[in-house]
Amino acid sequence: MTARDRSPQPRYAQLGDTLTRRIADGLYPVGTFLPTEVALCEEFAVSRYTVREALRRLTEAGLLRRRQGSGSQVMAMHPQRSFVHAMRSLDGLFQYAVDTTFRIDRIGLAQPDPDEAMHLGDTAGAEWLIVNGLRIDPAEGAALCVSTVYIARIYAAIAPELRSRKGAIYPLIEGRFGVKVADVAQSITAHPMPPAAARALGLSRKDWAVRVVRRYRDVAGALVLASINDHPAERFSYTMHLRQEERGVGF
Amino acid sequence: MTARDRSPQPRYAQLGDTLTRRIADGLYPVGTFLPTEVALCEEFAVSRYTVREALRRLTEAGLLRRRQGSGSQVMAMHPQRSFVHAMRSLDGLFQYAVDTTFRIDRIGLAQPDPDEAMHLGDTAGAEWLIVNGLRIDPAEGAALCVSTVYIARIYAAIAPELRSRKGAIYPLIEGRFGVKVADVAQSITAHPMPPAAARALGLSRKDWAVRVVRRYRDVAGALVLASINDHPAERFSYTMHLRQEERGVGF
DNA sequence: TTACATTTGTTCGTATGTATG
DNA sequence: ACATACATACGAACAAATGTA
Repeated sequence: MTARDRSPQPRYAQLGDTLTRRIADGLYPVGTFLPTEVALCEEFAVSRYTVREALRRLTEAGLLRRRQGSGSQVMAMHPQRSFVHAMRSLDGLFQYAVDTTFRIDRIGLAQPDPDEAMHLGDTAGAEWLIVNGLRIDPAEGAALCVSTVYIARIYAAIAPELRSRKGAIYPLIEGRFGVKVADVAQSITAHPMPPAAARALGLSRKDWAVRVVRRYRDVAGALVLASINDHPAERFSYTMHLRQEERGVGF
Repeated sequence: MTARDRSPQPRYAQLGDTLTRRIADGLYPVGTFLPTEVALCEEFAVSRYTVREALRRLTEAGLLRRRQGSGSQVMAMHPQRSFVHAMRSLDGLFQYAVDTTFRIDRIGLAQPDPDEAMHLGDTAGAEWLIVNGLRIDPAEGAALCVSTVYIARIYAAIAPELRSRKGAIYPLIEGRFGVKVADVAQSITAHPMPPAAARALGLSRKDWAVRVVRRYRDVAGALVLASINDHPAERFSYTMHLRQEERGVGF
């Protein structure tokens, strides 16, 4: 742009707007290919740099998939608004774990019973390092929840390091074995407090529990660790924050 | 790149690697500024295009903040691992809302009582459009939860469109008034089922409720809508999926 | 306040590499 | 093998924001 126009927007932004509108208007339907870079250069009388910068925006917005030798394929009519629950680390998941300790009651290799096995997925027949205990708030000395953790057999050597471990368990495994947790599924349900948990927490059997189950998987999708946590319902609170991703064709 | 080198990596990727390593090694500490683009061009004997492409990667990885006229400031030593709970839209939040309808029992402008006002934050003294009703699964005809929705006064004109509205309410407001929800906070707690809710859901007062409170804010941070949803505990289930963001300096 | 040097942002032109069909 | 289309890379110039004299 040689300063000939007084528009506040860069040319690639204007061009990006135009192409976004065309896609939204159905001029370039989903699945079809945009004109080639050179063709767009000619149509809009801009350089290839400008065209590429515009197309880059659309690509980042998820509207296009560009492949060398093939072309720019339209993937969506509108930049899908995507809300994300961002956390600096997984510590945000357990909003308690950072400052709490895990007091182990039972630990050992075992096969989970069928009821628990449900949570562990396909490899359920195998043995797991099963750790049972209480998550404690060291400041108050109060028990926060009853936890059962299932650690995949290959990481069972981590057992000695778990005693009175502060914070979450998965970073320990990551550090020791070099795996990376790439994916976590968390589900929250509510149940009457199981008798054993009620005893451990000093509650009556009439109380309810909020159960949080988490499954940690590595890049390959293998289950590294799973945990079942029963919280006294009256003390349970889980807050999450979602903000709209600053993507979109934000010209 | 004039095909002189047989390396599989583009030059900007190699340069990006180098700079990333330097930042990680503390050569460019957090808060300081990287050498200027021209300086990097000279040091690495590459064009400004290559330097800018490399710096773009680092910027996207969150390592740099670049400002015109100022420079490239180091923001972090490492591309922070960031787990995100991604959802194509906010529909993922209420995992039910898409196919359910909202049956309104009471609707009208009012001041929330102090107990409710707590959820609405600073502007609590004002009047809100308060909508009370049941979220219904049309397939089964069953009531899923008791909902109270607080809509900011300026959007109260939306009231007539809410009757037997299918799906979530916030898109309606967005479409009608042109606001965009940019931020949602959700909190999950558990309580004994409030008597009114128990009646509406046909449950006994001994049952528990899982309460989901959501606050929707626009870009300016103003509260657009808040909702309090009481679910029968035994039917409540909330699953979320977090995957590690595929950012980082992914060369 | 103005003026100015610095630094990143935008844009062009050109050439060659490389994956696709 | 070959044309096509995107990817990488260089050089040059001016615009616009920033910080400072």
